[in-house]
Amino acid sequence: MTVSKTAEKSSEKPADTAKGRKDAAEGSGEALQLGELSEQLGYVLKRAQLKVFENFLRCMASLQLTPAQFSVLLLVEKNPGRNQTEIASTLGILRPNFVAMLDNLESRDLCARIRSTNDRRSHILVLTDKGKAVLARAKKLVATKHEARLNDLLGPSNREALLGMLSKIANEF
Amino acid sequence: MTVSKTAEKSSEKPADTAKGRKDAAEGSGEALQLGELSEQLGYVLKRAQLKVFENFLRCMASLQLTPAQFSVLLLVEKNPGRNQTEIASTLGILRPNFVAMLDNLESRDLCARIRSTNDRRSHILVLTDKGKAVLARAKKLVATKHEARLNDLLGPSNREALLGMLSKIANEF
DNA sequence: GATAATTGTTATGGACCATATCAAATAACG
DNA sequence: CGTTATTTGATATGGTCCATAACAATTATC
Repeated sequence: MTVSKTAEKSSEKPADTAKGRKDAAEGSGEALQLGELSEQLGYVLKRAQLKVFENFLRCMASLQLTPAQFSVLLLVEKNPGRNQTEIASTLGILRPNFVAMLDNLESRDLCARIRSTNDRRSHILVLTDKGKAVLARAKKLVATKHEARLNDLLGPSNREALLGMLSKIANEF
Repeated sequence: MTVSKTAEKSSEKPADTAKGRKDAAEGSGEALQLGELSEQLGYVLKRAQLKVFENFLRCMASLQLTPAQFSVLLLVEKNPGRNQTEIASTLGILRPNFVAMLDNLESRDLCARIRSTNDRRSHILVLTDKGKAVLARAKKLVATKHEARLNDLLGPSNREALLGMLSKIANEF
């Protein structure tokens, strides 16, 4: 919880004048004690998630894809011919919020809305050729620069275990 | 990525008329294929984090504490006599955004700002008696209703492994 | 003692999330 | 058939969180 993304300047703190120290620390230059915080699931989960997203964005800087946009492209590629409601809801995106997101992807010619002939209310979603190409490049970047980092950090078997536990939490918590 | 928190109605979908099936699926009632998405670290991390926060809020409903507020109280208790900048920055909260947060906690008499005599610019943060009492109750709720759920789900050793890997990601990714 | 840096604060804008509402199209049903 | 209810994409809007600029008061630096 409560973790932002700004880089800290971390200039040298002034030395402690050691005047009226009352209980624990007033103006001590020492680092704060995290205490039980570092054992809180939510806290460490959130910090990890922010770091991972941050890294994802760096890896995708050349393609200008956010995690959310990448997940949409992946899902549309795997499920062509579905409409907005279906794609949005399986990603947990509310239909109203999905509109602007698709406007963006469509304006960049990455995907297209096609009026369905079966049900003229709905828009069928498809990747454009450019969208397929961009997604292919994105996958490579993610695999080599992003997910690979997990292997370097945890090792393959731990990586698998982590993903499994996170999925279990996401589905059964 | 891209996971909201709304409950889905999930009323029965109408049966497939099976008309002009072109490539994969137009209007099929089947569930969508997540595909590579379920192997994406960021995706599963985000989903897990949302579920955990959601559960946290339910457990703390009686105390009306968000994860962020809980983390502030924990940190102030562990580090009494620190000022706003120090508490905020170690939590990754930007100073401007920390003001309203403290206004809230202070208005509920959970913590107090005290003008430092050493440096009359800074506000020393302390928990009030009520703040200490509420935090104690919060800790119990979190331990028995929230963190205990992880043990039930993963087992103690897996829980420890998960926390360790997440911390590693948060610190070294 | 003049200048720079720090602290808490306000104002503000952006990104994301959630709800209500609408028109067009379709489904349900008498 | 025709009336009503439901669904789909869309708009408007508000809330929350995150980030930056700027300011007054205070302190540090030189």
